[in-house]
Amino acid sequence: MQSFTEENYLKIIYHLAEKTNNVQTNAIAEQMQTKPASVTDMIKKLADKGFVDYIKYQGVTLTDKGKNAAIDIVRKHRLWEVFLVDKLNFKWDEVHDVAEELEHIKSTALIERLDEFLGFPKSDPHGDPIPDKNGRFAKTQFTKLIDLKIADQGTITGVSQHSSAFLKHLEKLGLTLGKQIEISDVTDFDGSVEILIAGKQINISREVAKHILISSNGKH
Amino acid sequence: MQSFTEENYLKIIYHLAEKTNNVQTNAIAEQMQTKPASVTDMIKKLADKGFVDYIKYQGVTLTDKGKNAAIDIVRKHRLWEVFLVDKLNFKWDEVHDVAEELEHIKSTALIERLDEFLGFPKSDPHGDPIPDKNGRFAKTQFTKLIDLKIADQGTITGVSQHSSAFLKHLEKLGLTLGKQIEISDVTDFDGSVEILIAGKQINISREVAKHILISSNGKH
DNA sequence: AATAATTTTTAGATTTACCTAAAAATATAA
DNA sequence: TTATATTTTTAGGTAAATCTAAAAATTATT
Repeated sequence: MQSFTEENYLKIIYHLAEKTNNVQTNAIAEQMQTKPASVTDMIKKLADKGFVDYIKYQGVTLTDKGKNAAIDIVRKHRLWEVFLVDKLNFKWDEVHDVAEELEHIKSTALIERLDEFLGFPKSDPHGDPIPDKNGRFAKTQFTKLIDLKIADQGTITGVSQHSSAFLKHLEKLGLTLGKQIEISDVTDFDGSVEILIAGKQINISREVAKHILISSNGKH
Repeated sequence: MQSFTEENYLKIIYHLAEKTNNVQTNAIAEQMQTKPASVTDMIKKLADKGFVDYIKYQGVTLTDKGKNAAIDIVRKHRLWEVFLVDKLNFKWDEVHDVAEELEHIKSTALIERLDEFLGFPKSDPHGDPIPDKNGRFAKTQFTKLIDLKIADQGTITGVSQHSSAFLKHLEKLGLTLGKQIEISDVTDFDGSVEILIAGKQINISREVAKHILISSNGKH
């Protein structure tokens, strides 16, 4: 059984590994809000326990054991987020920090019953897939809104940024999960995007458009 | 903000203080499953932080600050137990360990919304009162079943032992919260008690009878 | 390829919560 | 009231996760 801290390292390595297979010490340090020297220490420990493969100066990769452990934490995190939003009426921008604590509660029975209580949800309030109890989940391959062309249509199905500020902003613009959108224009000047949503025309910055995920349903 | 461990100490001191005002080092050590020397260390720390009053060799008492912190943890523990039983279909003998972890999640919003979601319950699955968000709760002064006399009647409203073994035993005997009972006999030989419950006659040991709490509704 | 910049690791400390063993204080019994 | 037993504290140490500062390895630049 891993400690609270070990679990956080595993989770962060897992997420970083979604981008680059070999995860660097500095990247982990930044995410963990700690110093590279501390990361090196922990990496050695995780390697000793068989959670990661580690070659000095070459970064780490998760072993199968490490990946499973990480997916288990991600599963818990996302299920708790669904609970907070669906049952306790939290907003999607309020759940992250609390779920960050809840994900470390160790009880298989608890998480399986919670899953059932929530109706075996497939995704969390931010559109991220929830692994089932065997760690399996659909690899969601969504398009970033920024990559769409004029006249493309689609449904908002996720976000790639979970900060409260970003999510509140989307909320205010009405850009929530499930909404239909269509690209009406792309501004040459700053790359901002004009979109049509619920009959209204709105303008969103490149930065925002980068972090909205769309499941495309073809062209107009 | 207190650490996980500090919270456990406060909770245990609080419970021990229900019996004797001055809580002894050894008693805390036993409950915390640790050594008296470690307790002395922690007591000093809690005293420094203003959670307890401490005189060397004289044990500790909680300050108001300490008491409030402890009640807050008890509130969380009991609300989570209600959640586990009412919403996730846990049995009353399965909830203690998980609630022991959940009680340390730090979020006032979470606990207030959970309270509301559960319908502001007044007591937990073992009959223990749940403090409200201001720390207030009814002082339940129940009679132990063992103290009842022949022909006394009452309702099972609590237990003073939360071990899984004990609770499972009660379950099997049908001795659950809300059940009406009447004392039909007390055995001279071993002090065991004959009771009438749901039309049936059953015999329970002194040890069991000591830990069942009854709200008495007068004599027959 | 040599130099500079960056990244990573090592070495040695710190903090928290725990430990053992021994000393000191308090409570109990002869 | 002295001796014995119990309780509590002190002293000194350990393991986990962190830190700073300096050294080593890798990567990028001229």
